[in-house]
Amino acid sequence: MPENTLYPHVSVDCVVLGFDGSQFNVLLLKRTGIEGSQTFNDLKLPGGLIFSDENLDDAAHRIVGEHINTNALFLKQFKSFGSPSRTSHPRDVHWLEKAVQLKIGRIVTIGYLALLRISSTLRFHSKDVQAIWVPLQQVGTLAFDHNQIVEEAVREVCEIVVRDPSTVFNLLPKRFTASQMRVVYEALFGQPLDVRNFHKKMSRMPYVVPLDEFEKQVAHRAARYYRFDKKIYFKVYGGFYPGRSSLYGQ
Amino acid sequence: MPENTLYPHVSVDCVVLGFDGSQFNVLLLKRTGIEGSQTFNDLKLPGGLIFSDENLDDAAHRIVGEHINTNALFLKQFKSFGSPSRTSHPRDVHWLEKAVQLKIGRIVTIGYLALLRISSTLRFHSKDVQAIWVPLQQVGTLAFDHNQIVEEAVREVCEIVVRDPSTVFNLLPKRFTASQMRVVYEALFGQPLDVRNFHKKMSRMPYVVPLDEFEKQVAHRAARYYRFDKKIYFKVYGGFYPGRSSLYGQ
DNA sequence: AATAAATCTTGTACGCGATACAATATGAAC
DNA sequence: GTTCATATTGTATCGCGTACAAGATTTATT
Repeated sequence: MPENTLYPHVSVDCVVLGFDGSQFNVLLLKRTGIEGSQTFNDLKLPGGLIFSDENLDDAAHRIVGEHINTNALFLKQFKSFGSPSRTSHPRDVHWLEKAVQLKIGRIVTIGYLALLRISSTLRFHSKDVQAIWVPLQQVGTLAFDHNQIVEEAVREVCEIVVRDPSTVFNLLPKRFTASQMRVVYEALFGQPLDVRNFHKKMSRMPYVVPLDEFEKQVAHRAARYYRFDKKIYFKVYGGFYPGRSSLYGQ
Repeated sequence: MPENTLYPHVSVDCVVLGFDGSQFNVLLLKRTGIEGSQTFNDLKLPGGLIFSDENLDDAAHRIVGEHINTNALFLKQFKSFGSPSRTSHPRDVHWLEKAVQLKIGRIVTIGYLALLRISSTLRFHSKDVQAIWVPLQQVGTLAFDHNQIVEEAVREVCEIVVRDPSTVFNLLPKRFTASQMRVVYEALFGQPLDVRNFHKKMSRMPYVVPLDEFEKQVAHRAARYYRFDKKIYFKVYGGFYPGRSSLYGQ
């Protein structure tokens, strides 16, 4: 099978969640299509068919990489969506066949979830005017079954963070204050957390290392900076997560 | 698209884990194929192509149902496998093309995980001589990438049980003793558990209801039976699992 | 220089669950 | 009634989750 031909049966859709310091945003692409005699504009997830000779993970990286510059992106497959009717809406079929120049039937898609921090150094690719960050609360009706995919991805985030606490640090700068870290948790769990208890919780994490650096030029007591120490984390957790199974091969 | 035609690009593979009262077994199918001039016999997971008009979940139920009689099977999609080379081994390609009577290229497969109790009332379908239970520790080299799929499924089991304690009761009879329940956890976590502490833990589960029934004709003190009360469980957990996200749509 | 404004940092008390640990009770068989 | 095998049960400790308020620090204001 030739390389770089599309495999028109399986796609990858990526729910890229970006934390901007106060809330979560999802990366969406503007889409223009024709339905009947009308044109329409709406939004979709970044996603597309895999290549015939491409891994699923590679496809997900490629597709996210088409829009944002990131190094070491946290990207995880979380669920597949295979309803026979998910690619049946006329406007979706029409748009897709025009986009890929192929006759489209059923497509099973593999959902990927990415977590990252929206920072001043994060840039969309130049001239990429179609990619936008939309706050999760403001997401309207999306193309295909992308609303369902976003919903399932969001459901997954908390479980991932609880299972593997190191994932939160994808949402924070290298140096961060206790407040910044707390705000991430508050956004994740949708409720305010007690400040004192959160400090205690942080101090119990050996892999969150306090620095001798403090905020500067703030109109209040300067907050201490912390950093995440990956080596300590993997020493503590051994590279495995608690609750792992010993059923198979010890 | 006609119904009941195979969709030769996506398959479902099912890791059916059965607990026999002391250990976990995986349901495997015997396979005979030809490689060169030799015939070979090995084992594979129950799995197969989906139909063109079939949901993934439905396909998984169908495929498991081809071999065992179960009502209300716990069956959960856990991961997709899409390496371009996963269906490239000559013996696998040859066997598969003969089995489905189709030219086979790449196939992306969706992994499903099932949990059930191997009991005296559980039966393979009549004349189904190819299906066997194999203790997890004794699983040898399987067809395709099925070893990898089993491994990932087993990794998933503990997390599922920890996240949703009600899943263990799929591995127990309706009436069970504290010992039986403890043995399940011991097999899951691969280590013995303290008997007294386990009793306390059970007594803290309002949804594990002690019965006024006891073992009979055992050569030692008779153990009390318990049952799992689904209604109480969902009252306690509200049908949702702890740690769910409030990020999206409240 | 004193005060205000903003937010950062910190300690105590309570309860629950996890853990470590050993003696007693009970049903069947002899 | 003794033995055997397994079931059942209580105490002490520790760490974590939670509820709750006062003092510290930096800049801006007067």
